[in-house]
Amino acid sequence: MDGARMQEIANEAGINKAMLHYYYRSKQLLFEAVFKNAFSLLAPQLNTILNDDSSIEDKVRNFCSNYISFIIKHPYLPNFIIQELNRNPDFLLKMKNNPGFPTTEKFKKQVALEIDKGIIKPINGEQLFINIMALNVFPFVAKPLIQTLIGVEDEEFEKIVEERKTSAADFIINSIKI
Amino acid sequence: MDGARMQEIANEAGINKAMLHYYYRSKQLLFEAVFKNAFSLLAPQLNTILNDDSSIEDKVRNFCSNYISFIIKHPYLPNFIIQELNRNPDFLLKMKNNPGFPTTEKFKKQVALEIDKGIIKPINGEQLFINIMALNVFPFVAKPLIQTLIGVEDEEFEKIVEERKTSAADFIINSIKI
DNA sequence: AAATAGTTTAACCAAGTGGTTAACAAATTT
DNA sequence: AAATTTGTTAACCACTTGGTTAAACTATTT
Repeated sequence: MDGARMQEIANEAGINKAMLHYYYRSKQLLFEAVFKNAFSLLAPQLNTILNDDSSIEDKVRNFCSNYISFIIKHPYLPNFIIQELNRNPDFLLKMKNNPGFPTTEKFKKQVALEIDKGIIKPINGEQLFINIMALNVFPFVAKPLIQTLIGVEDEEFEKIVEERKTSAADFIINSIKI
Repeated sequence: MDGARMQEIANEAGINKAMLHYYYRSKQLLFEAVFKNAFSLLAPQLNTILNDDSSIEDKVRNFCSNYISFIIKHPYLPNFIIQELNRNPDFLLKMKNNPGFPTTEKFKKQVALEIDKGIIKPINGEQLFINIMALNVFPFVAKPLIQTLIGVEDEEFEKIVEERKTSAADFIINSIKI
């Protein structure tokens, strides 16, 4: 939002700047349309780990693989959402009531149940969810930092990220599986 | 950089806007001073996990505890660095030659050594480093997203983050300890 | 085909933007 | 104490910003 210029957006879209205002009225409304669109792509991904019916282990393995594939296709997405939410933390509240908005209730119950059954080790469901998100999202959000610290160019970084489809899943399962 | 206004910065600092330019010449140079200052706070933290002499397990436990304390004291820091590095990924390259700039060489060797000795399970050192960073940094970077998804206000979120000083460490150690 | 509604554009505008200047005030050096 | 450097400010400037307007053009309805 802050760095974007209406003129640049119009140029990129191959239209006149006035057209942007004709269809979206203001930069704020255009931004909200873009944000909602971006989040509507992300939400189903989160729901696969939160509201799917398979076991925690299966969900973790699936999510790590699918989510990383998903972000490779939309590399701008996590940064955009995280950056704009930090600029305006209340923005998501408006969307919280929409159907399909991800919640952690079911996931937390499932974690408690699998702990009870002795399938996984005791762990707080919220903490586990944060861990899963962190391990999958962070590499993309912090790409420039990580690349500089471990000293790899784009090609090598892509290999590392690709490897995480299984390595991040293994890391999580290793930690919680009995 | 994009959202900041020289006038606002001057107001916040209680000085005239012209003073900012007198001391820093341009917004770009002011920004670079701020960024370097921010990174100079972060670098020593990273070096505790990368270049300390204790065992991996001790380093992980120490880092999770210390780093989270550190970020609680500087909550703006991870977002600022990550956001600005995404805006200009090459910015860190200028600082890479500075003494004390964190590198992963020693850490990777240590991981290989402890695997050899049978202290920890086989894992790629780079992946482990990314995991450690992710589990510690991500909750702060994605705070508004996480808070909305798990539905907690600031106070409860602080508790969860505080709990991560040990829970994130346990999660990592559980995964790699033999 | 006339009228109406929707689309597209160049030109324009007021409000900010980073940055400069010239004058003045306070330290510091000589 | 005179001179010089350093610190400080209000006023100013060129340029960019999001946004508007009025006119032209195109498609649809009547």
